[in-house]
Amino acid sequence: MSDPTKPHSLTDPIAPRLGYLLRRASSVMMGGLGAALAQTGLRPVQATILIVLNANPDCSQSDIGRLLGIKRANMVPLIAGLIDKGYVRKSPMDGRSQALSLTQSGQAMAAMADGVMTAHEARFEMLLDGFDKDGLRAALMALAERAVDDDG
Amino acid sequence: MSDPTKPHSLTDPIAPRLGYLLRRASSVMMGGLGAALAQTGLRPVQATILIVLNANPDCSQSDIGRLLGIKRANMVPLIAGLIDKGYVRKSPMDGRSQALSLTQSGQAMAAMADGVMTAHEARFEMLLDGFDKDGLRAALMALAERAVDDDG
DNA sequence: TATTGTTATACTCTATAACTATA
DNA sequence: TATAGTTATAGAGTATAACAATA
Repeated sequence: MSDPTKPHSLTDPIAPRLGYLLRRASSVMMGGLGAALAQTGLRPVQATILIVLNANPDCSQSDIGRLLGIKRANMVPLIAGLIDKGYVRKSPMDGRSQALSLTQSGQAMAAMADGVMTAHEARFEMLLDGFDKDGLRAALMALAERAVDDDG
Repeated sequence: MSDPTKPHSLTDPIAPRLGYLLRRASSVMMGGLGAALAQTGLRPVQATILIVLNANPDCSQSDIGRLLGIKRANMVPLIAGLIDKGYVRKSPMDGRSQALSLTQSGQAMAAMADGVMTAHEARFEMLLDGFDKDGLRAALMALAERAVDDDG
């Protein structure tokens, strides 16, 4: 506004839109998760990869990419970073694929990351006290399942 | 997995988490919005700025930044891009602030962008048929309102 | 032919620091 | 001192194209 006494009072024509609310809520959530994970030295994607790897021993990085919607090309530096930290190792599978597994410290970090993410999830659900959390979950799944991933 | 006959069948330990669902739903939504806006040559942020500007004549780019959670420094190229396209113009306000306004073609584009975003919103709500849309909206607002913006 | 892993590259978004000019 | 606008820069995230080796 041009009134210098009320510089923050814009009319907000997009606040009620579902898409905008969704984007903002996701952004806030990711910010909080990133802060919660700061103690581990991991970013949300890396923590997620460790957790997925812990649940799926000896899968390939392409498998993880497909599951998480990350392109093959972008998996390379992510996995390399986790190997650099000593959390993940590769072992040849069939000549073109390599099985990924967690090292001992990688298993510890996966457990730590899982704990942090679970705690964050719980803190997040507390903010939803009084709301239909299962309904929210179902609605978000309905929305997300319209996604089409090709490369992975 | 190591079984080559079922390369896509990873156990997914994060799918049920609210944070993950939120991020995925937001990502799918933004992807769809970006595709819907492609015909206008605008990205979601630019379209949003035009709509905000249409509802708030003569506000400053700092005002818009605060409303949308965009830092001052990042507003510069966004506004410059909209001026380059001939949709926005600046007029001096008080020597350090500049009032932004829509040009004639900017008003047309704002209307177009609003139409596309409203249609996208409607298509989006169709996917939620059978769900409590108002409940979803309220829950997302409750989540997003825990945000703290400083710079803007 | 299709897939795995890789390199190189580019664009968007976001973030900080520092500067000028003005209130 | 605080704010508006700007510049430069850096880090993430995401995208494509192309390649070698393998299935």
